[in-house]
Amino acid sequence: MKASALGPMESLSMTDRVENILREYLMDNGFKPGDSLPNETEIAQKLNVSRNVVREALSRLRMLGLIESRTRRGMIMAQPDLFAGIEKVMSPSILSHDNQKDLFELRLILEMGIAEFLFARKTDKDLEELEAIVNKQKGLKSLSREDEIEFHGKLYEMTGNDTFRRFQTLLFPVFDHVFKEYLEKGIHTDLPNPVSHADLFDVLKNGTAAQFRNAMYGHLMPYFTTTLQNGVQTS
Amino acid sequence: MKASALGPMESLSMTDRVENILREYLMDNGFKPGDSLPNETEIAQKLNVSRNVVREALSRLRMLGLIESRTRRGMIMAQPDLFAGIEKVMSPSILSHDNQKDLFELRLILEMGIAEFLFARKTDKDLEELEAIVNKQKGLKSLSREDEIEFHGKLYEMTGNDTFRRFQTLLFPVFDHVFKEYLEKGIHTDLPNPVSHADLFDVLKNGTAAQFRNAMYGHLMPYFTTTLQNGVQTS
DNA sequence: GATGTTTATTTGTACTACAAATGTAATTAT
DNA sequence: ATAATTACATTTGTAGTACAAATAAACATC
Repeated sequence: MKASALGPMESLSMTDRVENILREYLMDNGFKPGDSLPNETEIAQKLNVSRNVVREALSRLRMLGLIESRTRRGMIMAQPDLFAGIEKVMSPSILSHDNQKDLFELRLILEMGIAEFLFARKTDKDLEELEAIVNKQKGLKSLSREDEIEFHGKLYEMTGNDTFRRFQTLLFPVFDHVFKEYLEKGIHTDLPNPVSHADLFDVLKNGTAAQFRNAMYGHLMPYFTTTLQNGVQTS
Repeated sequence: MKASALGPMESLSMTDRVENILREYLMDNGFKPGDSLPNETEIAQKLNVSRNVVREALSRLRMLGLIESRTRRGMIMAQPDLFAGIEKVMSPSILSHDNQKDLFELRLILEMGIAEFLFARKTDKDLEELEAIVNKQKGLKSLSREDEIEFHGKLYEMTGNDTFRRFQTLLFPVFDHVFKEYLEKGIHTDLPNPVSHADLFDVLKNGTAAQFRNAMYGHLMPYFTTTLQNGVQTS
């Protein structure tokens, strides 16, 4: 209907365009957390759209954590949560099968890549805590999902990279689901882990980063063979 | 004002709650791409809120790619785009400094972790194409940002994991920005890469995955020393 | 000067209205 | 009777109005 200064029509809705305009506006003008935005009616008038459209766009930005609003004080720029969007779709029931398989592998890639940071940042306190976890698991004949999370979660923590840790944690439910699916399909070669948590701990304590990389590959071997048996997806 | 069956008030807005309800509804009822949703007025009546609130919540789901709407046909479930949300905040100008530093390291972690998949999935055609890239860069005394992207981008592609590839590509602008910042602060130890692209290619062609992991560490060494000099962030 | 009260502003929610798109049904022509 | 056309009904997209809630600031009172 009205195009005004909103750019080409294409197939974007007004809300889509206003969302883009607002994001660019915030980025190009160097808005920082705490800075206050113009109020809704002002934005609507400036862009020549209804307040409805503006609010739908703002609702999206609010979901991403880009803005916050308090009554009377108006809206302010906020520190966006990097994973606010992705965590809402990170579920086996809604992701495509290809996505799930890719995320399964992504977790393996991440686990294989943390060696340098572990060795650069490990502390005696970390090692003690990890040893406690390992000892607790020593008697068990098979490790539960929680045991796995506890050990590997401690490793994520030891990387000193909280974003990495959160991302890994997000990945885990999908990883778990895909692996169960593989098991049901009988793809899994039912080998016990050639490298145990205790072995990994030992290398982390006394070995080198390069040795740890190799040990981690051994530990994840069953997962690698499982996913690599399945071939490359046809994306 | 009205709480109805929407759960506790807390500090969530109506829109927040309706968004959660709708996502849970879609997930719990096993909605698959193509399945049609109830129309907006019906949802509004059922939840006892205005169509406005429903539309603000739906607007969010539409942004995530969870739903699509066509006039007359109503709304249908869609295949959500895993990165739709994250790519809108993946920018140096709006991410926190801690997030940026973490993402810088995350890229290093990912690069370090791809060896197994490269060796499991590399093809002769891939190697030829990678060799062409390497040869093109052989004469240059210093590699541009585009050169780096071309070589490493080809590696991402060779992993056969498109989700990984997209994620890496998203990360690159932040990585680049953080590294430039390090350079300005004089943190960088200005060593030439001890392991070149040509070296990496050679190991990928003739060596083993374990050798490649070590070579990649050598190649990324300047970045590792840079970020590790900077200490652990205090998140 | 401290404290209570009013007022103005801005977001949050609700409601109505209508245009655009389009599948379905009805109607007309051959 | 079948095909083409027309009219209708449904649903999203956008606009506009209205008002409640919250609260910061201005004002009034003691």
